[in-house]
Amino acid sequence: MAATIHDVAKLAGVNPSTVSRVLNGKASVTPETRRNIYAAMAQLDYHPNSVARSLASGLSGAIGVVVDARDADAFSNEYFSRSLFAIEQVAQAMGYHVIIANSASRAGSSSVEDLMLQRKVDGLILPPSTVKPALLKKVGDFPYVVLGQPDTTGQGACWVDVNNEQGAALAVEHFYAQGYRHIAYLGGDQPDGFVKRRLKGYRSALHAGEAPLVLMTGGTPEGAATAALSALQGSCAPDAFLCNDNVTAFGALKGLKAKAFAVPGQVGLIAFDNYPLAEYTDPPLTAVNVDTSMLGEETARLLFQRIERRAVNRQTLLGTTLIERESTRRM
Amino acid sequence: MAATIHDVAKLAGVNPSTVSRVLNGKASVTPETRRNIYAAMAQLDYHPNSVARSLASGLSGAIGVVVDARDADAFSNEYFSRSLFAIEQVAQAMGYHVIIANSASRAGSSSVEDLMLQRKVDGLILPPSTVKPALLKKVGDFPYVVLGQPDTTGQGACWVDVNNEQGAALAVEHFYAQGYRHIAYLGGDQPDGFVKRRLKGYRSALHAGEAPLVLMTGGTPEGAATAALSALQGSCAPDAFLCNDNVTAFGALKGLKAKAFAVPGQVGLIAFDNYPLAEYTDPPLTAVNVDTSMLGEETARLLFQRIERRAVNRQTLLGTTLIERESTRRM
DNA sequence: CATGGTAATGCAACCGCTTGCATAATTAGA
DNA sequence: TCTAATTATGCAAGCGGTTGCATTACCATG
Repeated sequence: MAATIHDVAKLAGVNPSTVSRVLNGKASVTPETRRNIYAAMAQLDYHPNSVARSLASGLSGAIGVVVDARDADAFSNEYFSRSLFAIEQVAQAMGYHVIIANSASRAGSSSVEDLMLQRKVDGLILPPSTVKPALLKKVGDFPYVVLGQPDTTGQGACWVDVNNEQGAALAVEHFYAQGYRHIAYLGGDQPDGFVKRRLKGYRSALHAGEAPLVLMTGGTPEGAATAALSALQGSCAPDAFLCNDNVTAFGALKGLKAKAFAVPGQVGLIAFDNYPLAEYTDPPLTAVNVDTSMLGEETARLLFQRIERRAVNRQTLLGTTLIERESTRRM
Repeated sequence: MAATIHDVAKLAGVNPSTVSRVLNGKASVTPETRRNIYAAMAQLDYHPNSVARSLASGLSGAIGVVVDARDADAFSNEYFSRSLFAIEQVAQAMGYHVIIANSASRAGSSSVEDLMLQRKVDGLILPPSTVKPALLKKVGDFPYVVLGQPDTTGQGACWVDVNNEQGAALAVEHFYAQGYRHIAYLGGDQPDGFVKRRLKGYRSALHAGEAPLVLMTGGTPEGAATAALSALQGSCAPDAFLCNDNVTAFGALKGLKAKAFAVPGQVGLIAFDNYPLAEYTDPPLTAVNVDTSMLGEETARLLFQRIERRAVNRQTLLGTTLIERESTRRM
């Protein structure tokens, strides 16, 4: 049987409460007593039971990370998992554990309730999709941070996101700087959430008089190829595509090459998100880089601030950078 | 304040232990009493406190997943995160939570000790890298499963892995079937762990008289290109490359195309692991597909079996499949 | 109708730790 | 040297459940 605080206390010749005090570093304890207690703990290979600790103190030493069930799909995976690693990193440094749960309902109650009310985590990281007024009310002033900007129904939430608008503008400006003139947005389907913001950035960065051209792809790379090619057929054909994601860019690139369009000569291509393989296409893809590690890190930091004093309520946008590669190197 | 079991008991006019019994579904309770209790729970929006439950019952209702700190790197990410999602899925279905921790030491003790001895998880999923005799001894008959085959120092461990040997053989056989004759293995660096097994499968599947050709790449795509090209220069040049991973394949493909080698005409290419983008290269990559979701699922299932009755000790190899695409379509 | 047996519920100790309050020990000030 | 103010430690009551044992209620049987 594992040693308990009582065993340690007995061996050290003190009261369990004293052991508890040295454990928590609160209150004052004689150096000698402290030494004895440490010795006893070492001798018994004592590990404080964090379950008991949680129950007694009301603090669980754990945070919950809710994952949008839909993010389990291939392309969101890496995006999310890098953030998750970063979150765990920060949590570990703070002495916290990370409990994950997908947002699908769980035995009747939602993951959020489950983590908050049953598992008693000290804070929550939520995906934007779950942030609805009803949820916000339920959460109340419980410490939470949304990883990603919620849509308008999530007003008042505390979140961290990447600046999609700025990222799109960055791409458009780069296109112009490289001499491209007619820039289309490829993959503007279901314009909610981050796509909406990217589109906004795209539109606002277009030169005056330039009409926005938003192409739907249906989310598949084949669709991207088709959409890009048919746009090129039309009058007023674009000479650059800002792609909503890597798959879109891959699909478009493949389609363009098949029809012998020169990239970057005739047509420029930029992908949102910088997937590891974007560097190895032919030509390598210029990409709007999102630092997902930092995204996770910032989110976790903010959460811990909120755990410490609930007052904090901040919305953070993280800047993106442009990784310039061959697919836009026209000069 | 959240309602406790006592509040429910009082409202339902029964003893807390009776409430506990309906909660756990053990022992018999009058339908009427049960109904009253459910009503009281609903009225009070009662959520059993799982911390208190854990303390009293000795069961935490959580499993720990230890992540190799090194797996945080870009390419392992997706591989791992799909497994993780699957694990969470299974755990959720079983009413368990998933706590993640990276394998870096944590406040003195290892993640394993931390999760097992402090956080009191009911079971552990470990990465092969942590499985050393010392660890095994510490874990003892505590329920755990290794996600991935440990090397020889981890004898006796209970694990689930993909059959790397079979996967490599599958690829070699496919090459032969497509008329390739001299098959090289590209990316056989640091031949430990899974690479070693892939190499073994590669060697054993080579036709008699065929000499194995294992090329080192240094892990970079540039290295892959260089290694592939220089092998092609030599006498007895290979006409097919089995690539250790997607990046290697991407690098090689790019190098080959740059030097005007026809793929699949002159040279065939197969990548281990089927990354989502492998489908969108030019030509699309034939790949050995590893079902990482199933890997996670099987691992979790096995863990729960071990949690229920410790006797189970099984080593599982999951078969791979070959996704045939253009990069080997010679006929 | 008494009796034995089972089903339903209550009682109270306990899981391992925290913490407010009481007490004992120490130090300082006059 | 005596008293007051600190400081170090002990005591015991929780935290919110679970569970073995005791008790009561109920039913069937002889």
